[in-house]
Formats: sequence, C-alpha cells, structure tokens
Amino acid sequence: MHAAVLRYFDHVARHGSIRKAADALSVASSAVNRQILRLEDEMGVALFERGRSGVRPTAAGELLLRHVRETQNEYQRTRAEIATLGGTVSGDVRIISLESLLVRFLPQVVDEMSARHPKVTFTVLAVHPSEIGEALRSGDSDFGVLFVDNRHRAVDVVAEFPTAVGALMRPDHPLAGRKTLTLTECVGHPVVMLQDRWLLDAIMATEFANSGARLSPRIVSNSIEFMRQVIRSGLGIGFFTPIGFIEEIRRGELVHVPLVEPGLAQSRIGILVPRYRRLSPPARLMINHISERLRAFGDFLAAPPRRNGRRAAKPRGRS
Amino acid sequence: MHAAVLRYFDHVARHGSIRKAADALSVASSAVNRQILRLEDEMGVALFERGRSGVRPTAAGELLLRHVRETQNEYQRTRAEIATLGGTVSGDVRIISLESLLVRFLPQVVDEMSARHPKVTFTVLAVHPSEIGEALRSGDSDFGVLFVDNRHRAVDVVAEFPTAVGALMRPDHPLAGRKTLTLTECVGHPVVMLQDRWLLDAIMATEFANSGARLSPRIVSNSIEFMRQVIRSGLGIGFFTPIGFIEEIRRGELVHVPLVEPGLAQSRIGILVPRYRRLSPPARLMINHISERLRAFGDFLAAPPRRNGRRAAKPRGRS
DNA sequence: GCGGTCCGCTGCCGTTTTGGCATCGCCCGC
DNA sequence: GCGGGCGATGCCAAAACGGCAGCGGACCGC
Repeated sequence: MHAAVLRYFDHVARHGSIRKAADALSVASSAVNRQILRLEDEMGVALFERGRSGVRPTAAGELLLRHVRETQNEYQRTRAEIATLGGTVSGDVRIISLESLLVRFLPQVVDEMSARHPKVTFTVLAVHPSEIGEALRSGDSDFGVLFVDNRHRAVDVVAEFPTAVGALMRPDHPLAGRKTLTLTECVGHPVVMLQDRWLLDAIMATEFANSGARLSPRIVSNSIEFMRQVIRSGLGIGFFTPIGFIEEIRRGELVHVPLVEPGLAQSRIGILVPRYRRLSPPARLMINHISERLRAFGDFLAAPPRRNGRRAAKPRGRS
Repeated sequence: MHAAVLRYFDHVARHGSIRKAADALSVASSAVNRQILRLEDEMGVALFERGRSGVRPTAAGELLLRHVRETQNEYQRTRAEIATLGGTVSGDVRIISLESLLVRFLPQVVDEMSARHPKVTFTVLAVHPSEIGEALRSGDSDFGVLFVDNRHRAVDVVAEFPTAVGALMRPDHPLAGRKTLTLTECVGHPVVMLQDRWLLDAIMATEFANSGARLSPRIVSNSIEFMRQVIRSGLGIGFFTPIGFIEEIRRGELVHVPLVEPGLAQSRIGILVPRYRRLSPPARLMINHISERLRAFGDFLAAPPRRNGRRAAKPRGRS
C-alpha cells in the first residue's frame, strides 16, 4: 500500500549508504538514488548529507524519518488488527529483553504462544541497557521484559514481580547454607562474572560499584550458558536473578542465595510498555501471557525449594 | 511522497462513492476503482461494502481508514515541522470553535497570526456540539476553542478563562441596571433566541432546560450577526457570553448582565487539545497567541465598563 | 414495464513512472 | 597515481497508472 520510497528512505538511513541500502533491498542503487532525489525535491530540502563514505540524515531527514518509521509501524499494527478481525491472530511481536530471560523463560513463553497462534512471528532481542530507552521510545519494539527502572519516563509497567539478584552456586558450596549474603561476604570465594557489566543491569552495575566489595573473578565470560556450566562445575559463584536458572534450582543442582544490598534485593522484573503506544493484537496477547508466566514464577520464588528452606516440602526435582 | 491510493481511499470513504470521489479527485472513476480493488487484494479482505448507491467501509476498512488518515495528518505535521527548520513557519492550522467566537474574536486572532506568519493557512470551523468529541479525537482539527466540558475525556485544557453566559440588551432596557439575573427574572421580557439550541453549548442547553423558565422568544434566528442587530434595536434580550460582543459592550451600546444559574455563571472558554496529540509548529504558535488574547479578554471582563459598574473608570468607548 | 440514471466494474490503449545497466566524476587510502 | 568506494546520470525496457468507452445491475419516475 505505501509507496516504495518509504522503505527506500528508511533503509538508506539505516545503512548510511544508498548502495548498501539498495543491496539490502535487492534493487539497483540508481533506483534508490533517484527516489531519494525525487523525495528531496518534493520536500524542498536536503534529507541527507552526502559524505565521502555514504550519507547521513540532516535535521529535516531525521524528522521525516521519524514519520516514515512510525507510518510503517502503524501499518503493520493495522494489518495485524485487520487480520484479527478474521479470527486468526497474526503479526510480529517485537520484544526486547534481559539476556538472562532469553535463556529459559522467553523461549518457553514464545513456544507456548507460537503453539496457540501459529501465524504470529517473534522478534526477541537482548539489548544494551543504554539502548533500552531508545528502543522503547522509537517503536522498534512493542515492549520490553526488563528490570523495572524508574528512570525510564513515559513507560508503563504493565506487570512486574519482585526478584532478587543473588549468588548462584552448587549446593555443596560453603556459602550455600546461608539464607542471605552480602557482596562483601563473597570476597575470597572465586566468582564467575559477566564480561561487560551491562549484561547485568544498570542498577546492578552501580550497586556493584558502590559496595566496596572487591570480588576476584576467576572466570569471565559473556555467555550465560557457559557460566551456567562452570557454576555447576563448582568453579565459582555467579550473580544473577534466579529466573534464568529456575530448572537447576528446582532440581536442586544449584542454590540461589539472595543478596541483601538494597538495589539488588529489591530489583523487579516487569513488562515495560511505552506509554500511549497502540499495541497490536498479538502483542497484547503476548503481554497477557508473559504476565501470567511471570506471576507463576513469582509464586514459585516466594516459596523456593531451597536445600535448607524452612518452608521445605514444595515440589522438587525428585518428587 | 505517500502513494496516491491513500488519498483515493480516504476520498472514497468520505464521499461514500467511488465515482463521487473520483470526481472530487479529478481522475477517472476507473482509476480510483482499480486502486481500491488492488488495495483490497493486497489486504486480503473487503474494505468496502458495495451497495446500490455507493460504498460503505467494512470493519477492516474503518481500521485501515484510521491508519490512512492518521498517516496523512502526521505527514502534514511533519512537513510543517521541516519547513520550520528553515525559519519560516508554515502549514495549516485547523481549529474548531464556538460560533460566537467566529464573529469577532477568531477573525482578529487569525488576522494577527496571519500577518506575522504569512505562509500559515487556517481552517476554522464551527462545529455541532455533538461532533466536538469526534472532531477532537479524529485528528481532523488541531484544537478547539470551546466551552470547557469535563465530559470530554483525553482532552487537555491548555488555557481557559472564566466567562459567564448573560443577558445581552440595550443600556435602556429595564433589566440593564441589574448586576445579575436569573432566567426566571427574564420571563415576560421579549427574548431573541438562537434556533437550534446547539448553537449555544450543550452545557447551556441542559441549563436552560433544567431551570423551569419558560421564555417566550420573540425572534428566533440562527445568525449571530442578525441577532446582534435586533438586540441593538431593542427588540429583546439575547443570551450569550460577552466575548462575541466585546466591542458593543466597550462602546456602551450593549449591556451584558451575567446569569447566576450555576452552569451558566461558571462556564469557561478554553483551548482544548486532544491529549498526546503532536502539534504542528504553527498550531503551537496559534495556541500561544490565542491564550494571550483570551487572557487579555479575561482581564477586560474582570473589570467590565458596565454602565453602573462599581469599578467604573475603565477605558470606555468615549474615553 | 420501460427508458433513464447512477452505481461498480472491466478491456483496451497511450502515458507516466520505475527499475536495471553502464558509466561518470569525485574523494580517500594505500 | 591507482583501485575501490561513493552518489549522480543517461539510456532503455518493463511495469504501473490513468483515461475512455462500455458492460451489467439496481433503482426511480413516468
């Protein structure tokens, strides 16, 4: 329905080059170039600055770009809405998420959703915390499943549940019997750490910095899967929310001891939706579904089957 | 920039007929027809129901229509924004308003604005109160200068000033000396009334209905200008806010005695902007300008040069 | 019931727009 | 200075679009 020039313009801006954009679009660069020139002529202003190695949007280009992208997003949303009239939910759900949720939680949720609504597609991205604000605002994603951060403005928290960043270790670790820990108490024990602390959250980063704890990482990695294995091998303590390790905790293979540092003990994971954003039907359904699942995890974590837990007698791996 | 089919689709929906739309667009009806058919093919659903005497949007058509119109509005706004980058403010400002403001107030404001920003165009419409909600919501207008009505949801009141609906009459009218009046006190005196009470406001309509006052209209008209003349001729009392008659009141040719009925004495005129609407630069400027002017009128009315006013000694016509 | 009218739709054809290809001029880094 | 990247342009074929005439159906007034 919409003119091809919208896609062209968007791609050119994204790739920073007419030829690259044309390549990605599988059309001749001359075609893209002419469309852009014609568009600039129609607008009466330059939309790109031509540089040595490509093009860069001018201020006017940025303004138009916002309109074009919003139009494309709204078009997709509208199509999804129309498709839903026919009974079948379809469309793309675009989610940004914490890395740790991509390992266990979201795959399962996507699987369930996908089984129920086969025509729905998913785009699930882990994002650099510094990009969270922009990713939510720009409309590139429908919503995020992230640490709740009050600093985000114009964002509604649709559902949230409290979680605690804690020390993850084998059941036979000296600290495994503790009910709580401080970072300081972990000093001296080998720890495994995420490379680039932004894989944790900004909140955590500052918290780790504030507490004087000088932790000595024995192993550093940026792979959560790798760290899962080394922790299970007893090579050290990792610091995570329990949600990515639910299965291991359930089976008693790992123990999660909450940290008491304020910003860590009280952190919450929630569904963050840009305020005033119209959501596509599949996005709405997905949010509902994730909310349910988050609540279920919340209930589970409220009475965790800890090795030495007081409440004990909850279903465990060998039950 | 945007595909012609957007305009076609919009026009067809507006005119309820492909041939009429084609006529308005100055293209052959076959061209419009084919674009619509192609669009329906692309969407996979019928967008119009074909009837004996034209077409009517289906549910899917309505959804797409909303997207199309929003896209067109946003495009215009974006163009205005881009034009403003170059220093000159341009674009169309679309205002809905009270009939009474169209007579004196808005022409002057538009004139001042137009002198300052020659490239700005104006669309000023008086609207049926039943259409106010839809006109604000649909995006057909940028903002309204209307009676403030709390029943409108999702609308921000940017500026407002109190005004009182009152009895408008010649200075030599028996009731002209009064400081306030009730509708009941007007019974017995000839009144001139607007035909179709919706030319007043919904608030006023209910208020007039509630108070048991049985007023006997000597003259009924739907023209404010006509009523201005008959009131000046002494043919009766009219009920208006003073704002459309500022000049006559200032010159002492007419007297405005506020009514004390709650909904009338406390009515307020304000600038109503649909919440979360992005405004074009000229619309923002216009709102600022109208706010100033409204404030000026508010100051003037706070110390009105009434024949027997206590505060007296304010500039009058013959000063 | 019978033209007249208005509707959406369609086949045909000229015009306009769009895209592909080759090429130009430019600038930068090697 | 030379190769490789970039955007811009001329030329030509292909596709899209619009105008015209005409079809069939529904409705209305006579």
